[in-house]
Amino acid sequence: MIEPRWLNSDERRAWLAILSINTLLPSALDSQLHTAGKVSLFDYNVMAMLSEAEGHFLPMSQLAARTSSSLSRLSHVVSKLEKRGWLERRPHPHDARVTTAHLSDIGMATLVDLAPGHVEAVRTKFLDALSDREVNDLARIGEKIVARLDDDHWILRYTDGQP
Amino acid sequence: MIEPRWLNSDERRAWLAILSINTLLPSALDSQLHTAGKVSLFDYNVMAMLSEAEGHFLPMSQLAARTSSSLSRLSHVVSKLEKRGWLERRPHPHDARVTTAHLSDIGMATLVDLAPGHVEAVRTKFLDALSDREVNDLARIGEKIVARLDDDHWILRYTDGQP
DNA sequence: GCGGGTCACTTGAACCGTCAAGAACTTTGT
DNA sequence: ACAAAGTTCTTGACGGTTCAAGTGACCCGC
Repeated sequence: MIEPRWLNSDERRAWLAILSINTLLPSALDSQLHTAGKVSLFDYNVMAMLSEAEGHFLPMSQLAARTSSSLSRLSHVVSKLEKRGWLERRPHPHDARVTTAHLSDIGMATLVDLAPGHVEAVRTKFLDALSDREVNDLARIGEKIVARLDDDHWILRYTDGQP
Repeated sequence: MIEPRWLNSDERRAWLAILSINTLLPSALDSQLHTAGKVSLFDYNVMAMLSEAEGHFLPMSQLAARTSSSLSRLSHVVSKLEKRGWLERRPHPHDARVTTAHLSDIGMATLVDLAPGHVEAVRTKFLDALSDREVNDLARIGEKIVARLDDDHWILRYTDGQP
């Protein structure tokens, strides 16, 4: 009894590559961030997204969208980062249902401290493998896949503009 | 104080897309597999890799390589799948250090049962977003990234051949 | 043949993510 | 003006992943 070969050669290659990247890349970047400061890739991303927002704050649900995470996961992580003094929760003035997460000055300083090493790792583990042309192809193809997974993902609204 | 924009536009797009795919894709496929049978994407992959091996078995370390996982992670999962009767551990006849994982008939039957739905999900969530040309580009680019992350990854030894 | 080094794997604890449930508030329909 | 439904977020329990340490087994030089 044999497993039917349901994907053709290119499809299989693409799928297996994505699968490997998926486990190898986060683990490589996580370990860089974890030795540099005690942060995970996700922690870093949460803070990075806040640092790029006007006023360094965002409602939880928007932050969840920008980190592609569930509200539940985000809530746990925000609690953790809040305990370290890097973030602060505040109620929204006009809608009492929403909580906004604010990046503190200490949080910002930590991020600025971590950023160069992290970007360096993103380059050496990922971008340096590719030519400019390939980076562009990957961006285009990647965004098509994201669109398929989440029709109105925030990334897709900024393909030409300024976050 | 502003976060320096250390990545150019295409680099940033590619990076954010990979990051999103990374969290969105596994979760979409996990949930399909979890409702179809009670398996995770990783569980499925472990069994799929065994099903494609000669004799439906592999040493733990080879299986770890083919699923891009740590030995520790694999060991825990194999224990779980063993309890369900889908896998079996056996000692290697010539080297007492190595343990081989064998896919049982029941495990194979489960896999065959799950396969069509899973492949369908891989197509609808991922491959259907792309043209043949793009699938080929992605396979090529993806393998370059994998090579950067793990020099002698098993995938890279089979780009034209038969597993 | 035996001691040090390496290899293949396992285990338990700590940590992280997911899920289901629920609390607090706002909006909608009548 | 009120109830029903929807939104936003939090929580605790559960299961999965990682990390550090440990257990045998093989290999190499002497």
